[in-house]
Amino acid sequence: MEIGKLFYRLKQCIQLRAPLEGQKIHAHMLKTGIVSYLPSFCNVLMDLYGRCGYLEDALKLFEEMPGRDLVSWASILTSLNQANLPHRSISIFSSMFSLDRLQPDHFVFASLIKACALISDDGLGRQVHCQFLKSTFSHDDVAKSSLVDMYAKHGLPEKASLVFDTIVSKSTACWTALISGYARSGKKYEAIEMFKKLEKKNLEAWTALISGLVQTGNHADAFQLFAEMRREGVEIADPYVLSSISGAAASLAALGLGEQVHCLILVLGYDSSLFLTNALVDMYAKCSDLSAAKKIFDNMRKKDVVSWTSIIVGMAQHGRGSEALSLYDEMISAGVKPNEVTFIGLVYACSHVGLVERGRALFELMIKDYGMKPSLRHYTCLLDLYSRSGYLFEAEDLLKRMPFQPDEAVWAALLSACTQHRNTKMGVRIANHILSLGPKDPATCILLSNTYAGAGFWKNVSKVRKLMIQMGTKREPGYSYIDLGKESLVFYAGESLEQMKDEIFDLLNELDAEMRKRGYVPDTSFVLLDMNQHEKERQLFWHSERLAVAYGLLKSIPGAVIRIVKNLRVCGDCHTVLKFISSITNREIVVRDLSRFHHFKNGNCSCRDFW
DNA sequence: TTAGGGTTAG
Repeated sequence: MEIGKLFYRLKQCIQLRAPLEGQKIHAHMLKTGIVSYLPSFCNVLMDLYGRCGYLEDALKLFEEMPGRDLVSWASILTSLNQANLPHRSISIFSSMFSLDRLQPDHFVFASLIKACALISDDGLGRQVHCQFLKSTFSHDDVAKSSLVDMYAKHGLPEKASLVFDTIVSKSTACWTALISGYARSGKKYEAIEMFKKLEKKNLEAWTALISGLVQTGNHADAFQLFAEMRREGVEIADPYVLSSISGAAASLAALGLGEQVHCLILVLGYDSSLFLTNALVDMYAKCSDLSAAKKIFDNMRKKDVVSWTSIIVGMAQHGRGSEALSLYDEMISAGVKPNEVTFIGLVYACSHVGLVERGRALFELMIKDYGMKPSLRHYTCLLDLYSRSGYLFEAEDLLKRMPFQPDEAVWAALLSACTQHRNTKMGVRIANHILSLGPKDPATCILLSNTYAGAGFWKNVSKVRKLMIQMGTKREPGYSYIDLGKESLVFYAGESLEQMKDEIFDLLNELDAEMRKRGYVPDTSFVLLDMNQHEKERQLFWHSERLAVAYGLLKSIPGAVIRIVKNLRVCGDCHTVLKFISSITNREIVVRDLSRFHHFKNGNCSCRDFW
């Protein structure tokens, strides 16, 4: 075959992402000896292998090919970056001069800077930036736009902005990198202002802003912008923005919104995208519709470690530990290798079913068989497992010997376990330690106060109370959000809807009377304020989750699950009350609080009264 | 022949 034709066919392979066809041409090249005199052929072939994820083929070709030039170097660096191996990019680059006596050009610089962007340490990036400025390519706008992206990814939007200002011809790509940098650093207003200035707003730019907002917890803003993007008629030509917006629905636990996103995904025909279906599994799990999550998961033709981990974590978070563990067995049978996140879900799952030995074994397996280094999260999960199951001394021992500095939350979890398992002596010892650290969280203070009160250490009770008064004003107001599909509402403690105030009050009163008949005694130790018993009970009566439940009972379809999201942790008394209400009304109530999901059904909770 | 921006699980 003549050279021109071969070249054309190779280019076609790149367009069609057909690496196997490329391999055939490669074989032909070797046989006819074209390789020995045409490095440009090798470069195109290497590009094809790199783009199709055939990294080993690309590397082999790179090592064997004669007459490597700057194009070869730029291509191999790009392939390594695409495979998310930036350290290898840097290491290969370091031999460029010694092997081929070449100095980087603007193409090589752009790839090298990209590799630096993928590495979290920015020292190397700064060095490359200096090299670039000293080179004869220091005016190249594309390489500069890589620098903007690098500083943005390293969380240094101001530095990115300085480079951005020197770019003569500002492409949408460099605008997008900058907007994304500001959005991801939590500089919402700056990001939005920049976005407004951008003339050609393409899908990538919208995606950068929206996903940046989602990543920094500005979910409502993200939805608003997404709606605006739809109104502007921007074509959703790829699924990136949809996975971000699905994540926003998940974080808000807004099932209604999540279902709308799902519909859109179906309409646009993206339901076979692995990334998106993974996002949907997570979204339904976080919106506490586990059966929908499982259905999507079961129907997935291809499942990767993220798909399996999403469903395992979902099951675990909802207290369905045994199912999570069975799914793990299925995952191993399917030949999918677990990663660090999978193990977090697994140990978490064990703590929900009280499988101490299994959890401990999985923790060991992760280290010994998979060679992973446990993170603070892993240790926290293992601690939780010990604590919940009453292995308090093991928990304390682990806390002391783990290679991380335990924070207030970790100590507080152990103290909570002491209370749960009625080990007053150890509880007081832990409480003293927390007190000596100077607690910052009001919830920890309540725990301390209750521990000291339980042990009769009144001096310390008043000490903690004083601390609480000092931090009293800083406390975030509690609210509960209820999503009834057609409408959603937010309730703050003590405030109910004006037009429904009487109805809600009457229903709560009615339920209160029935609960007391069944043995309910209000636990007023959760009330921080200094007032008499009756007043304290009234305080509890108006907690936001109760108002939301009452509203749900009045307005939802009979028998439907009531779903509530709370911004703080559910208080102990409300937890008891919700159990009673689930039994009296024969309704399933799902509450997602700051730390976990609670499924209240027939008078029980999936968290087994430990949270 | 080669380079730059936006997605999922804790």
